Amino acid sequence: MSAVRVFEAAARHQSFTRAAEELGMTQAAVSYQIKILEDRVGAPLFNRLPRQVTLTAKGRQLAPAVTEAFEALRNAFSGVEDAVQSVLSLTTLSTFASNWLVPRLGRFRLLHPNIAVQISVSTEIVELVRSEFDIGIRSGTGDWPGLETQMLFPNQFIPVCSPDLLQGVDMREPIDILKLPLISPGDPWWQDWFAAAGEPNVDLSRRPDNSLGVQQLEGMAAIAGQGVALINPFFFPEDLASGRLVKPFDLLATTDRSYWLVYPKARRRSAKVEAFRDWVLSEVAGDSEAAACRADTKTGA
Amino acid sequence: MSAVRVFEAAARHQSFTRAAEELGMTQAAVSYQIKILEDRVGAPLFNRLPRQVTLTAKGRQLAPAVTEAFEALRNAFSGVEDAVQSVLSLTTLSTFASNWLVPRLGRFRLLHPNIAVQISVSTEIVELVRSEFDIGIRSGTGDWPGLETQMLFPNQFIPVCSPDLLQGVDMREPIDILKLPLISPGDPWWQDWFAAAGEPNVDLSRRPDNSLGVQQLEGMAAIAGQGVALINPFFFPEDLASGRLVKPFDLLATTDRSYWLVYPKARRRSAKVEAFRDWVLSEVAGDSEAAACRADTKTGA
DNA sequence: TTGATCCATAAGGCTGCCTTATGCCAGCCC
DNA sequence: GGGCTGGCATAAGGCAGCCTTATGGATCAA
Repeated sequence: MSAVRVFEAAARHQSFTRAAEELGMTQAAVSYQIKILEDRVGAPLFNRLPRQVTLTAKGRQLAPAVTEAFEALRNAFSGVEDAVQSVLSLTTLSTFASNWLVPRLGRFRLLHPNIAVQISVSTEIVELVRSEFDIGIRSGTGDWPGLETQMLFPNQFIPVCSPDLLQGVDMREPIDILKLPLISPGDPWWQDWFAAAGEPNVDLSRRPDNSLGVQQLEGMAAIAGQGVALINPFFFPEDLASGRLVKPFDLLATTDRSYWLVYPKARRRSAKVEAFRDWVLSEVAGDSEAAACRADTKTGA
Repeated sequence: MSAVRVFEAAARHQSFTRAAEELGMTQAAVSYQIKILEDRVGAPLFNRLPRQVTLTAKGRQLAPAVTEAFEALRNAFSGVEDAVQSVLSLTTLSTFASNWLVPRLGRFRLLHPNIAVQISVSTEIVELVRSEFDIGIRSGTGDWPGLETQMLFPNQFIPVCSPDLLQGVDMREPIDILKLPLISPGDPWWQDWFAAAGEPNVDLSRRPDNSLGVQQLEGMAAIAGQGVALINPFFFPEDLASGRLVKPFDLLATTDRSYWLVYPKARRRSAKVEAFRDWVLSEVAGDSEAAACRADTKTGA
C-alpha cells in the first residue's frame, strides 16, 4: 500500500531520487518499494534508462489514476484536519454557557479569529476521553481519570434577590430569608446554606417547589423580584455589581465541588485546546481581580 | 497510509470485526490502526458504542471520499493487472516471426482466446530482465543470466534453391554450388557451410553482395529462382516439403548457436508465460515429428 | 579520463505492525 | 437474574518488512 504512495511520487517526478526527497526517505528505499510494486503487479512500471527512469506503458496507464486518487485523499484529509484545527467543540453546563462563557466569547473570537467554537449544552456528563468534544466544562471534585483538569472557580452559593424585594422586610438573621419566597426551595443547597448560616434544621419541604433547576433562570427570576435565589456569584458579576441583585447576607456557602475545564490528556498539545484553556484561565483571573477590586471599593466606602 | 486502508474497510462495514475479516487480519489490528489514524487526524473517527461502532461527524466526512479514492485505485490496478494477465508481449527475431511464429499463431489464439499476443520484431537483443517484454526469441548459446531458457531448434544452415535453377547444372560436389548465384554471399555462414562440406578455402569476396540479411527474404528470393540461399530448414518446412525449395546437397552446417525462447526468471510463474512456452514447445515437437515423418517417407520411397 | 549523477543491490538494524490473550461492557435468552 | 455471546480495547511480545548505509555500475559532461 505504501508502495503505491511511493509510486505516485516517483511517477510525478519521473525520478526516484526526487521522490525520495519528497517523501523524506532514501533513494534506495524508493527503488525497493517500486520493485515491490512491480513484482506485485507482475510487470515493470518504470523503464530504467541510464540517468533517468521513465514510465512504461502500464506505468503511464496507472500514474494518472493513482495521482488523482491521492489528490482526493489529500483533499479529504486536509479538509478534516482543517476542521479539526479550526473548530473547537465543547460540552458545557447550561448556566456556565449562558452566564459566563457566551457573554465573553466575543473576546476569544477576537483573539483567535480562525477558531470557531461549537458549544453543546448538556446536563449529563459526557464521556470526554473518546468523544468528539475537545473540551468540557463540568462541576465536580476534579478526579476524572484520563482527563487534564483546570479548576476555574469554586461552586459557592449565596442567596440573592432584587433590592425591591427587601423593602420593608426586617432582615437581621439568615433565617429571616424565609419571610420571602424562595426560588427553587427544593434545591438541597438551600439546606446547606442555612446550615452554614447556623440554622441546620430549616424545613423547606412545605414550600411550593417551583424549581427552575438552572441557575441562569433562577437568577433572572430573582432579578424580576420573584423571590430569593441561591446562586453562584461568579455567574452574576454584572447584576451584583450594578445592584440589580443584592445579597441580604454576605455568607457564601462553600461546597466540595468546583467548576472545572477538562480535556482529554491525549489532546493537551492541540493548539486550539491550549488557546481556549489559556483564554478561559485568563478570564477567570480577570474575574477574581475584578471581584477583589469591588471588595476593595466596598470596604473603602 | 495502511491505516487509511483499514479505515476505509471499517467505515464501509461499520464494524472493526468485519473489516478485519475482509482484510485478513485480527480485530485487534484494526482497532490499533484506527487509533493510529485518529491520533494522526487529531479527532476520533468512530463512536465506540456498546456493541457497534459508528462514524463520527468527521468520520462521515472522510469515509465517502476515501472509499471513492480506493475504488479509483482498485480500478486502476485491476485494469493494469488484467492487461498484464491477458496481454503477452514478446520480442522476436524477424524471420522467426514471419516464418515460424505468425503462421502458427492462430492455433495459439484458439487454445488461449483470452491471451492477446503483441509481437515486437527487432534484430537487436533487448534487455529482457527488466524490460516490458514477457518473452523473447533469440539466437545464441543459451547462457543469459537471469533468464529462463528453452532451446527450440538448432541454428543450422543448408543451401536451397528453386528446382528450376538446377536445370542443366552439373551438381556433383558442394563446390558446384558456386556455379550458381548466391544470395547474400557476404553472409559468413557460407564460409562455414563450405568448410563443413570440405571446402575451407572458398573465396566469396568477389561476388556482388546483395545481402538481404533476413532469412525470410533470402528464402523468398530463392523460391523466386534468384539464386542459392543459405537457410535454416526449420523456417521453410512447407517450401521444402512441397518442392518449391530443393536442397542440392543434404548437408546441414551446424553452428554453436540455437534459437531459444527466453523469459525473466521472475515471471516464470506467470500463467500466460507458461501457456505460451508450453505451446511453442509443443509446436516445435510437432515440427520434429513432421520432419521425421517426411524423412521416413523419403527413405521409404 | 575524471567527476558527477542516478539507479540497483546487498547487508543489517530497528521500528512498527500484527497476533495472542485477556478484560470490559452491554444485550440476549432461558 | 445469571450465564452467554458479540463487539471493542489493551497489553505484551515476536517477527517481518522497511529503511538506511555502503557500494557498484552505467552514462554523461567537462
